[in-house]
Formats: sequence, structure tokens, C-alpha cells
Amino acid sequence: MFDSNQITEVLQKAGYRVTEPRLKVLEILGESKKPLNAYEICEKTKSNLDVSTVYRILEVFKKLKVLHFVKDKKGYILCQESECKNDKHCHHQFVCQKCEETTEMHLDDQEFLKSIEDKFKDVLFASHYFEFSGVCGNCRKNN
Amino acid sequence: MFDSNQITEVLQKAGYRVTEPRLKVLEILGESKKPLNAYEICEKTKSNLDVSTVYRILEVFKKLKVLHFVKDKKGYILCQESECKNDKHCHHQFVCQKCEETTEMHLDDQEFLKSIEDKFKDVLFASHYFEFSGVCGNCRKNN
DNA sequence: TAGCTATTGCAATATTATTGCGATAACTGT
DNA sequence: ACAGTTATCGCAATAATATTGCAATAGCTA
Repeated sequence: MFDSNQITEVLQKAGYRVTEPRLKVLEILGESKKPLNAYEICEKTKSNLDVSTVYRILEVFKKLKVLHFVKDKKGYILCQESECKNDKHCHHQFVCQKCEETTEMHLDDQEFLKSIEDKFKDVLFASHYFEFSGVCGNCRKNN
Repeated sequence: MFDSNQITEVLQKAGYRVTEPRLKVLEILGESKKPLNAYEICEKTKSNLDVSTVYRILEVFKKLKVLHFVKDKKGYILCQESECKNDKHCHHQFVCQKCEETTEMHLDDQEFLKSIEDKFKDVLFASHYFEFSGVCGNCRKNN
């Protein structure tokens, strides 16, 4: 997960400016366990930021791999590793259909990842992305 | 895949009417290898159908499990089995990021499915849905 | 601290999705 | 085959989501 120091470094390294709005968006995303879309982020700033600004910031963050877009929820969530530089790992998400909490699947579990890759080696290319939908442990308990 | 006879049966069984617009939408989806959204379907009817109508038809088809919504493409694709009645199988999609062709993964391969389920037994519940992104065999060849 | 320019806010607009309601067409029973 | 019933459709209005151009502003550089 990125804090403001880390994001500062990432932005500067890539030639982007460190701005209030960008830090604000980061902060908001950092506080959320579920994916947020641009309008939800806006609301949380009490409309201090314009939607267009938020969209543009999200675009930059996506490029810098600070966050991921979760298709299932049409929202953005911070990358849960602060050094997510390659396409192969750390993209995969598990999305709970009840509470919407979204967790990154850390495929340090190489063995499992490899078994998926083997399975689909006909169709999978270098880059691929898995999104798993289900119900998380917490929600199962409180059922 | 559903043809017009099958859809007729499905609709009638569920108490829905068999209408021109519904058959038309089915036909269009049947001709497409990639997911289509409501507006794309409209265009293909040369605007014979209103968007709202298409949305409502898609809603019905979804309920009847005639098609699936592919989040990755924000579009609908026909279920590739004509008897898709349970949640457990036949929902999983492989989406090619180049040509957008989307194939259902028939998890008759119980063993593999089971290995995924085992892996995620803490988080997965009865129902779950996998969407795999990658590049399909054809696109790999022509690269 | 001044100057350069990336970034923001605003306004306009595009795209995607939903809803209410009167008109129409699909089924039902005769 | 036909009339009555009502699900479905088309249209219009509107909501929700996303994008763009441009002038004003704020972040960095020297």
C-alpha cells in the first residue's frame, strides 16, 4: 500500500508533480477496502475536487501502477504492494460479492499461479489478469 | 448456444412472451463472437429497436441465463451451452484482450475447478465467477 | 522569488443506463 | 378466427458515468 511519501517518490521519479488533489485521492483510496469510482471519490472530498480532475488523477495513478481498476465493481483500489512494477504478479483480485471488499491475491504462491498458467498456456499470453468473484470469509461467518 | 426454437421454449416455460425484438436480439448476439453492449446491439438492428427495449430484453435473458454479462468488456455474450441452469458451471469466461473474442470455459474439467476451489475455500462460497483476461491462440499466432 | 508549464476547475458534451406512460402486439379462451 | 387481457415496446425525459477544451492556478526549477 502506498503512503504519501511513497507516492511522492513515485510521482517525482516519473516526472509528475506532487499536488494536493493527488495526495487527497490517494488518502481516500487508502482508507477504503472496496473499490471506489471517480464520483464516489469526489463525494468523499465533499466536492473539493472536480470529477474530471479525479478521472485524470486516476489515469495517472493507473499508469504508475499505484492502483488497479476492478472491473467487477467498476472502481479503483490501491495496489496492495507498494512496488508493483511488473505485469505478472499482483494484479489478480478477489472481489467479495457481499461486502465488496477486494483483496489482491499475492501470487507469491508461484505454484498455484503456475498451475493456472499451464492450464491455459494455449490462450494465455505474457500478460493476463484474473478477477475472482465470491464471498469472503467474514461474510460467510456472519451468514 | 441458443437458437430461436430453444429460446422460444425457454421464454414460454418461464411465462414470457416470444416477441420479434427478443428474437432479433438473440440473433444478433448469436452472430457475434465478442460481447456486445446495448447500444451496439441497437446499431446492428439499424435502430429498429430502442435502447431501453434492448436493455430490458437483456435483463430478461440474463435472468433466464441465456446470456452472460462479461464485465471485462461491459457487454453481453450468449451462453454457449443451451442448458445453463446452475451457477456452478459454465459461467467462467476467457476474454482475449486483442480481438475481444470471448469463450466460455467449460469446466467439465472438474479437477482443475476443484483445485481452484480448494485454493480459495476460505473465501469462495457456493457461487463464484472467474473472468480470465489474456490473448487467445489466434492472436498469438498472428503476432 | 520569478518564470515556466503541468495540473486543476469549470463548462460543455459524449456515452451509458434507467424510468414512466401511452400505444401495440402476443397470448388466452371461446 | 376473434376479442379481451396484459406483457412488451417505443418514445421522451432524465440519471449516471466519462471525456474534452480552455483559462486560471499552483508546483517545480533555477
